[in-house]
Amino acid sequence: MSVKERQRVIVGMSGGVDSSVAACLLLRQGHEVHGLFMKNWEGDDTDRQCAAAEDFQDAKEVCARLDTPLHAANFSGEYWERVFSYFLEEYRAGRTPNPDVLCNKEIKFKSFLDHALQLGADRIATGHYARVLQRDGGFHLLKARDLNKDQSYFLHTLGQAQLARTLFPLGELTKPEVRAIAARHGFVNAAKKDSTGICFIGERNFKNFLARYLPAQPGEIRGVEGALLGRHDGLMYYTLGQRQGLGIGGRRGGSAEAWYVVGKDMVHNVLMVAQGHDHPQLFSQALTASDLSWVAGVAPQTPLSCMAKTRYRQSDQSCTITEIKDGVGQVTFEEPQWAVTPGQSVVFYQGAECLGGGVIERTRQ
RNA sequence: UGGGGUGUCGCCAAGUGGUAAGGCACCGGAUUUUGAUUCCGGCAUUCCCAGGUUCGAAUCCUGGCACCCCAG
Repeated sequence: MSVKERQRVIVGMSGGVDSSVAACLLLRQGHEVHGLFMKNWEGDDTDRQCAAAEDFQDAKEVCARLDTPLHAANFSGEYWERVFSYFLEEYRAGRTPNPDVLCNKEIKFKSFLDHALQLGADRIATGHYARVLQRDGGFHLLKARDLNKDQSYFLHTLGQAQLARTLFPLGELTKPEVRAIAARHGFVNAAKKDSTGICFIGERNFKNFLARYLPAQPGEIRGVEGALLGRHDGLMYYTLGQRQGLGIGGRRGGSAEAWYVVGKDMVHNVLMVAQGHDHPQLFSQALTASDLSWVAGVAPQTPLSCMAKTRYRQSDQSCTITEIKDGVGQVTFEEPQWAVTPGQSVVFYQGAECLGGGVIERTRQ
């Protein structure tokens, strides 16, 4: 890690360990570091308000210890308009969006980036586990060294302009190393639990959360053979591959296996389920993805044999992108994939490099 | 109301004299910057009810009650 010229770097600080250590490392590298705490969701209950206040407090304490200024910004309006409204629209349509992918594209690497540049930053940095490599006149997005924490999946919509301005100081470190650094520096959040749930919104009882925006529309639950098995509260509250929340008990003479959501009949408002985690209806051999974006800025030549993930933390799966036309791609997997879900992102890799990805539109068996 | 059958956790379901398996569902936790998945833990002092036999019963006996099927 060579120290280039001293730059002004603004670090997005959440109050968690990762971004704190990111700021710390940048200082050690000789940069001028400012922190910036974002509030992008107007708290809807007091517990959340308190948690957000604590996060801000933690960020302040870390910055004080590092003797670096902490700014604050509120992108709630942008978040609602560009992330949350899409999120609701997708759920309303019976799909399962990934808001955090959009949040990175629209908020962290657009609103935040622009704001930071206005504040005179040369670069922004975050506590993401990923790496940027400048080579052959371009910027490449690589998986983190710690493959267990790699978050490149969520960053696949970033392009050259964003990567050129971004630093991921944690890319070469493992999570335990990051915590050790935090502990060594006496950061209050050294042992703080990793945050989960939708970024800026937090962990929720998901169905209840959705129900606040999308009213219940009860209907039937039917097996793939057509048998009436129960009732659902609304198709939008379920996702493909889901097991919990169906309420289907044992059936006389039937198998003892659990039931999983295999499809949604939006026209008849019927939730379709099948029995057994490995039911054939849960598997897809191919998919169509839209809104493709490529880190390099241009689509690769097809057919392209590469790896892909259809969900975060899934191991890389061999596939071939057979065609790319007008931002829509056709992908065929070597092995059938479990519960590939429209609305979710498919992200492509070659080795450690993240090529880009798109939104899953439909699947084929 | 003539014959036959069945009544064990919300649902399926073992257990036929020795002191209530298991699965599903549900709840809690772990994992996780989406949603899911997965993993771990919890979940009937009680077996339709009331008597009785027995050292001891969900299991045997008697009487009720309920439901199902076939006959009428």
